[in-house]
Amino acid sequence: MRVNAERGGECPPIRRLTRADVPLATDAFARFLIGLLIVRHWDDGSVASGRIVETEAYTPDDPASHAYRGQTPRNRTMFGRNMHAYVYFIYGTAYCLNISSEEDDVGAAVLIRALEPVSGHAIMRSRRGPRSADRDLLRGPGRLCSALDIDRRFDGADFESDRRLQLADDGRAEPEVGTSPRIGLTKTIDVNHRFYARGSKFLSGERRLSPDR
DNA sequence: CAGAGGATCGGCT
DNA sequence: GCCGATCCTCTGG
Repeated sequence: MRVNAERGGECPPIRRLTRADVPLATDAFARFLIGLLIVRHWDDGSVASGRIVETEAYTPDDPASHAYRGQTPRNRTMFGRNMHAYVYFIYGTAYCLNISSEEDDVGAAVLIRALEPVSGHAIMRSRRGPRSADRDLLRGPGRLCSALDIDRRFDGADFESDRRLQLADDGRAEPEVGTSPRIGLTKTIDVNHRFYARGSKFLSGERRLSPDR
């Protein structure tokens, strides 16, 4: 498979991850995801992808989690099996992509906060605006959903088998991972549930949250 | 049924 | 740095 064929450069093979490859536990999964690829396939055959550089864990006991007060129609995929997309709409303007974690019936997920563009730059720029910098294409949970054309249609998608979306490993060395409090919350800001690739130029949030950026 | 608030973004000062 | 946009979801009466 040639994910970045459009750039004409080196094209290392990538491998789609399955449930057997990933940790069930939310914090461990959030850390594990740093350095892996999110790959978006469109029906017309075009592809875009990005390397995960920033995540946040929403654990079962977390008052800031959508799942904290129990299951509702919106958050039901958080309570399903792990490795399913949980996508919600926020502030009337943005979608956010999560990957569910933990066992069936346990409400938890990891928010994908930022990706480093790897392939499909032209597609993403056409969605984000022709003048948008590479650095900003996938920086922030709302922007990455906008660039990758992800909305509520993806809620419940199984990362193991969905044609449109996959989680993959391209064999790249695991980056150094830093931690910090999470972004944009009014509760539970005292726990380091945010994980990021140290030194990455593609992170969201204030600089003080990623001092090694 | 009304009201409040939200895991954000972009524009402006 | 601050603020408004914009709308979905949940809660309470």
